[in-house]
Amino acid sequence: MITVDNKHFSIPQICRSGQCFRLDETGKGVYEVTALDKYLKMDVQAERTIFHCGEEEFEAFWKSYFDLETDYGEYLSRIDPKDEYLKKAAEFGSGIRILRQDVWEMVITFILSQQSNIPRIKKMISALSERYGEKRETPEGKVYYTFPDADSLAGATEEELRGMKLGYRSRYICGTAQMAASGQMDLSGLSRMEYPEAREELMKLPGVGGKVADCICLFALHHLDAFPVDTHIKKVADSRYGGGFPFERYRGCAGVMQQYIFYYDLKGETDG
DNA sequence: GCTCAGGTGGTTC
DNA sequence: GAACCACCTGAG
Repeated sequence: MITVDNKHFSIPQICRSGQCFRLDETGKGVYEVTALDKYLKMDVQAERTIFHCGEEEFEAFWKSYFDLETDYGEYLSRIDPKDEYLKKAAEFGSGIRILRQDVWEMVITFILSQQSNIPRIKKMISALSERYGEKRETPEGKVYYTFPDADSLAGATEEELRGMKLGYRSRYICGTAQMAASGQMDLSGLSRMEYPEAREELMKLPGVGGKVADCICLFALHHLDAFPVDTHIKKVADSRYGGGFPFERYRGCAGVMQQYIFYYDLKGETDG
């Protein structure tokens, strides 16, 4: 077991912030996450979070996955003190971190996310994993499924995916899986590219436009200059920033600010 | 019935 | 370039 301080680290906030769809509260203060073929159970307490894994696995995987080596106080201190809205949003979501997730998972996840909502996205990913992923068991004997790799998804037909209620996104998933499985798209090569080049490359995939490419750049490649503009961000930009959020001011951490705003617009003042 | 949900791709001007 | 519009599905 590993203990992590909750300073600028809130699993419940990360869970609700919509960057990871395989993290769930499965009991009171108990959260479970699967990433690639890995599984982790956590107990969230007031001051700290207990990770149910060994030190080796924590150091080798989860520490980086949750971006625990980064001081988010630095990002918070860069917020314009005159920007009351961003200050409020950042305070509300100050436990959010930008996860370092797998590129392939994020490609599929954010293709599915379009014109959808968090519960439905989770449902689609669970369905895909159960059908095309591998069955595994947790140390406590609970069954979970790994995220399907490109080869497995490339074997699926559009009709199969439509049968799983993916709708028009089925065609995108098939096309993207085939490009990745055939080697026509080299996903591992993306990590060596700068943000603009990676974004452009990702947009060659069917179903990946600018917004989805930015989500992949932010949540997998950890390009903090990526600033995904979706319906929430656009709404806030129009109503609070006269049409455009000053993301140039936040070079190197714009994506962090995007998450604060997104989360505040999604969850603030409603079920917070 | 209608609108909307973390959009994309195609058509048209 | 910018402004439409079709596209699956499920919830309010």
